[in-house]
Amino acid sequence: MRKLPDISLELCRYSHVLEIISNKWTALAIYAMEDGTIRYGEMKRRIEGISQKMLTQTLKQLERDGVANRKLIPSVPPITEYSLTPLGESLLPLMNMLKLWAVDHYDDVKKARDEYDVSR
Amino acid sequence: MRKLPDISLELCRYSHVLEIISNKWTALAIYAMEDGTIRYGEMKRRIEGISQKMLTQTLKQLERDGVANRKLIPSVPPITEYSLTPLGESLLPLMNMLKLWAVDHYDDVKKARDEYDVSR
DNA sequence: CAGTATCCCGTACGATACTG
DNA sequence: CAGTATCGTACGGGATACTG
Repeated sequence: MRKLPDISLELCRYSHVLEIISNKWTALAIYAMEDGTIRYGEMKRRIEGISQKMLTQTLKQLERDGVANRKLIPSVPPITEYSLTPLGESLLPLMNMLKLWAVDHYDDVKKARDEYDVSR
Repeated sequence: MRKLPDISLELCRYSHVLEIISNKWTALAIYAMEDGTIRYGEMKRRIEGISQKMLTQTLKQLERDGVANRKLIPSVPPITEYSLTPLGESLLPLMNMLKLWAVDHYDDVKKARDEYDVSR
């Protein structure tokens, strides 16, 4: 009897997290909200290299995913404040592990890549 | 004095991990090697929906990053065995946290998305 | 200030065919 | 069995200009 595939994108649920946090700027946006409420403009200033389009797009996705809160204060000029939801805060330990792994092991990755690349 | 950007892709090191594991099939390939050595063909059978091209490409990247070992046994027909390196194994706790978070919170994400989508 | 609206490009991914 | 090689496409992301 033939063995059926037992690893699928659906069942093995890594991708469900990765589709949330693996976009280029998402982790940085979450990081910017870690200490509490922050305005759009201040995020833009704090996140090096991000464009308005990408910041807006990233925040929209986070809002849609229930990770970030958007609070528009109608004034002229307008004020928009972003913060993490409880769901968003539940991501923080995960993000910290990602960072720790990178700090501990990324040099090994770089070394492995260099060795691999010269050997071809 | 103007505050400089204090969050950058370089310094905040999330992306260093994500660039390794955030490809579509990478996590599943790592998962397939979790229990030890596995042949190319068996991985192909176990990972639902993966093509030869994507499996080969994924494994090559993992080998280059120092995450997977490739052992070619020259016979006819050839046998190729893949396994995790120590560096690869150091990723497993991380992957498990990803999975746990997904199991615990992905329903909330789905709900948030549904609500967001109907409200526009 | 906090966004939209366009245009454009590289590349991740997929389908298919071929090979030592 | 374990790969290459080639072609095609969708989409993430960037540059730039405009707006309530």
